[in-house]
Amino acid sequence: MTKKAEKPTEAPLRAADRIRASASELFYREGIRAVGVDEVVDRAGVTKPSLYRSFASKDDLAAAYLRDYDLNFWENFERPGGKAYGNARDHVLAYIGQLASRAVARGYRGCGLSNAAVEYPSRDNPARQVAEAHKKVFRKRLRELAAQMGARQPNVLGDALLLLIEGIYVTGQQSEDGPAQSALAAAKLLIDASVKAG
Amino acid sequence: MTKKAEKPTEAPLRAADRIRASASELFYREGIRAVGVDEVVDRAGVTKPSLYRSFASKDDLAAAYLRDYDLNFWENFERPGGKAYGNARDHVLAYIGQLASRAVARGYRGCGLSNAAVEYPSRDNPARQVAEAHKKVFRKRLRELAAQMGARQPNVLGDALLLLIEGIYVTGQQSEDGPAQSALAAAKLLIDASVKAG
DNA sequence: ACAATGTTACTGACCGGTACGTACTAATAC
DNA sequence: GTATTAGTACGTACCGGTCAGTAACATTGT
Repeated sequence: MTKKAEKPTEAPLRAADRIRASASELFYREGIRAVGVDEVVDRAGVTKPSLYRSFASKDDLAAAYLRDYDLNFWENFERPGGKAYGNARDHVLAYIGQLASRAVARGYRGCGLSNAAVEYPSRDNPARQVAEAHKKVFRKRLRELAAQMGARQPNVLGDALLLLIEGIYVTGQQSEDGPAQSALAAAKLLIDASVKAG
Repeated sequence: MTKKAEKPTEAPLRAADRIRASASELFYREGIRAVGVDEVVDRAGVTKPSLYRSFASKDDLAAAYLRDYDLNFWENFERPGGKAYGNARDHVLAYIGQLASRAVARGYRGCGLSNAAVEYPSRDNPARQVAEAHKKVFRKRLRELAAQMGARQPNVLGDALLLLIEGIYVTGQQSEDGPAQSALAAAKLLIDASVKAG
């Protein structure tokens, strides 16, 4: 038998995975429409047929990229800076804080999911569908956190935080030194005004 | 004589203008990269050489589209709903109010300038340059209005309003019935918290 | 053997862009 | 007044390149 254990997480790194990694980097940095499949496979060091053996189409690859992105997003959102938070207010502020500082740095490109929705307005595009589903969950999560903060109108505060965060995503890629630098202060203002009696 | 007067502002509507109009509609609705020049000229009822007599390239046409968009934007921003405002707070809230109600309607596509910056990450793209310049002015204007409101930190309030507004743009095109519906309440909260003593 | 991958070459559609011909108008010449 | 010329505004037909996607076959590792 000499069964070699069942392939631990070691090296070979299948073509499909290399393609996913390459696509993630290129699609995020340059946009999905701007990147051709040839560029994706070149950078992955594989060939085009390998792409189409694992993905039905470019749209399908784009959707896979966004699913990866979504997974990654939640890891970061639920533990901003690698740290867990018991307090909802601290939690959200920690996320916004680290997001804002990334957003004023050079080369920031915003949220891959939001960007995809801009690139693909048509509702039946697979990539957009992933993005829409993600945003729906994200909104729900923020409203939940707003409720935990004790907001008088948790849905309003949750939405307000979402608007703020999406604002950071989009303005962060328009210029360095943009309005994201005020985001943390704005979030505090918003939360405190929503929680206080009134 | 029977001189036919000297062609008042009447009909013919030059090819270049028809192209601008067609490009504006298509680029806004479907995105710039998604629309080919053939589609633009077809819808304009003209031919491709006419496009390239008036515009150096597709990028150049995209930049012209955004310059038109910018003009239009300021008309609407300075007189939201066709009405002039003496009071900065009322002014901004009126803009956000009408924006938010457009943003939750079907088919909303956000801000053409922000969308262009998403589509073209490269700083030397002519269309992106128009967008960046516009956003810089917009930010300045909002900080100015925040100062007129008597904010303790006008730059923070101006930036916060900008983040909120950009959030409306981008989330408005992700789903109908999105967080934009809470935008007006959020803006009031933000302004009041920034103006009150504290 | 067989499964995963690479190699090569190709398709048809579409892309941005252009060389060139043509209709119409206006000014000039006789 | 008519012919000639020049300029303008436009269309026809085409270019080379790139796009997403595929077919057929060879190579490799286990």
